[in-house]
Amino acid sequence: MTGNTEDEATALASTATAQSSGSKRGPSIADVAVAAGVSAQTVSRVSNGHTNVQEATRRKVEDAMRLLGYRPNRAARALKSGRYTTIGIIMFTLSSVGNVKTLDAITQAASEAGYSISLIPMPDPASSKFPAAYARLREQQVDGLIIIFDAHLSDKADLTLPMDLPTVVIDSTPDHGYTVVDTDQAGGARQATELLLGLGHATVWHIGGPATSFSASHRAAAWRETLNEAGIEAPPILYGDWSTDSGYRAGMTLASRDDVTAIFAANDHMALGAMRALHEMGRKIPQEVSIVGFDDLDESSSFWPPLTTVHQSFQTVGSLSMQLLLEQIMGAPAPSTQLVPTRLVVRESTSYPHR
Amino acid sequence: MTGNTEDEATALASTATAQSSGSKRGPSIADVAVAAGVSAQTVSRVSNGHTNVQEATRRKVEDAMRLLGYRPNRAARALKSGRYTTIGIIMFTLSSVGNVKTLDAITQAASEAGYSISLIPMPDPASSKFPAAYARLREQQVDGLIIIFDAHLSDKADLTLPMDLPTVVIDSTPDHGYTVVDTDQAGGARQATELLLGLGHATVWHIGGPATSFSASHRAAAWRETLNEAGIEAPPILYGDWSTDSGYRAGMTLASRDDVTAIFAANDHMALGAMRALHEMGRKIPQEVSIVGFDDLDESSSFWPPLTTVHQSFQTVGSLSMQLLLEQIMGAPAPSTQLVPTRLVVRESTSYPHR
DNA sequence: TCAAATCGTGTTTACGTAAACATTCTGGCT
DNA sequence: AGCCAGAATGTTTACGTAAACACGATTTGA
Repeated sequence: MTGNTEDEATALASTATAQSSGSKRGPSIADVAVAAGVSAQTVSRVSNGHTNVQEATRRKVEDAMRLLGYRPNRAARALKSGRYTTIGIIMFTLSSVGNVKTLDAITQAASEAGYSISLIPMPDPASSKFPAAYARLREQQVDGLIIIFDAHLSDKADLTLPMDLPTVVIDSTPDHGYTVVDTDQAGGARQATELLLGLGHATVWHIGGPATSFSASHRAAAWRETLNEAGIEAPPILYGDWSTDSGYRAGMTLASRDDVTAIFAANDHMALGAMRALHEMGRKIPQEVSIVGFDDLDESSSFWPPLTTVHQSFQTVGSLSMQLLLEQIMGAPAPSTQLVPTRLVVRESTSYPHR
Repeated sequence: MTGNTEDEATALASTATAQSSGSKRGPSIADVAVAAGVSAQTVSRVSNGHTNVQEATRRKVEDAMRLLGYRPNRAARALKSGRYTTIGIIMFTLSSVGNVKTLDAITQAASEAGYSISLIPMPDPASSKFPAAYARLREQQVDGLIIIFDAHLSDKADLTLPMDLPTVVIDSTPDHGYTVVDTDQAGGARQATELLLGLGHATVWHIGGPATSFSASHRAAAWRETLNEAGIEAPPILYGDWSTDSGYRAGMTLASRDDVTAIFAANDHMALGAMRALHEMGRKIPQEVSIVGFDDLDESSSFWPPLTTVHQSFQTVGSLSMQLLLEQIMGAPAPSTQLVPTRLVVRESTSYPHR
């Protein structure tokens, strides 16, 4: 019985091979059907894990598939069913470390769910290339979309996506109409500010991100609010653009003032730049000035001194986004904004104010 | 005439819309054909930019396409033609900054060439998940493959890809059989070493990457060779694992030796760790010890002091890889290894030896 | 002037799959 | 025994596109 089946399959496999050698394509569902001695539809049922197939038949088909090295043709499947088992990811640039980690988590999650990832690069919306990129997106065939906005990007308000496609946006912008996933910017800023106040500092200065960034303004607002709740009037914000250089410039300003003993920078890069300025001006960290960042970069623990910072879990943001998107694809209603909590990581750039 | 055409198209467009509203699919080539009053094949020709279509006909078809908002169905196109206009990218993790920049450049280049990117995450080859990931890769339908090996990865020799698919590998591993694109590791290490020797240092110590990394061993070999050519016997290598922590440990060892005045670290992260060690041990940079890194991270210019380093152009590596891959897809023979030159960036962590 | 070549366009077909419908077979019920 | 429900499997069809071939109209060349 077993021997019979094998012989039959082998004989037919060689036929299939001969046929495919011309067209340079792999075996099709029909080849498997012939090899297994069943109809194509039955092979399809086995391939898609339908239950109404007898065990013996299933076995025969699976053997034939293995023998021929059959792989379902995703294009044909997509054409017929209208489902692509692919999700598109729009990114504006991979320059931000956080976005990359998020992307990594999304990719892993998608892979585990059997989806593949189509990466759609999008130039700055202000760019002349934008219409072309947008057109390409429209013909990209995906079941859902995750948009990772770049915190560095300013005028993203221009970008409207009137699509009837399950979509999750990773960003701090409110009122999208889409499901939004974001780090709890406000909570993180509050943790940082409370730490410094708790150490006994009279006030906390803030090096903020650009005014056009929603995440930056969320962090700044929470910092201000925390100070106010402690009965402290917030000092003026020094605005940077997320870069170490801008942090350096802000740091030079702050370093020249004796009354500055505590700084909360809106990201680790600016904190790094500020620390450089403090070093150059001979201000000791943390003895004279304490500083806290935001992000918890891999290298932040090796800054000099190791940086106290707010850890945000890009991993969680990514996997949560995928989960919400898949639920939408399955037909669930789109949930509203979901915040991912932060965690304060205390290192050596902070202490109580010496003298 | 114009009016006539428009009326006709409009009338037919509504028909098409009504039809498509049921199936929830966009307009097809047939809808456009009817709207334009031509055959489907002619629409296909216009859609693919064939030349043998009369200007007036082309115009009519284009108008109809615009009116109906027609987008070609990639799945159908792929099914029919066997070409997917998609290239797969295998990455082992997005943890390395350089790999991410490379990915960004590849994505841009692919987009410009009209290809889309399918990101295929691959767990560590040693992982139990590897066979499943590999199977998924096989049914992933792509025209070509770019494999970005992680320099952090050790036993990648295990990974054999016996595929009859145009492939470019980005890595320092020799003898792949595939086209290889890589930064000129040896040239960069030579530049770094020569800089330090040229400044008058008696010798140069090396903090190397893990012995299992080909790029690390290329850098180390070129460093040793450069010293030898200058008649200097190379001091023992201190091996790290690319991390700042490992750089810190190596730095502690080096900082305790008075005869160490020049260090070449195999990457910027380890250089950063070493600088921290030097700071902690009270060794002044660059007055007592000069240090050079490799990579030129964005933040390296803001280290304290700003780090002299070897810049490698991930951008070039990425776009060159895409270019070579596209040529292969077009039928060109696979070229051999291509090296992308480095550039030395001199900042403030290096000087002549004081005293 | 007429056959041959060329050009623009239409018709037929196949790519691989899965839904819809059709058919056969099994077993349980009256 | 006769009949029907339901399970297993087969047959037909359509998804949207582009290659192959067919055909008529024009141009070319001797």
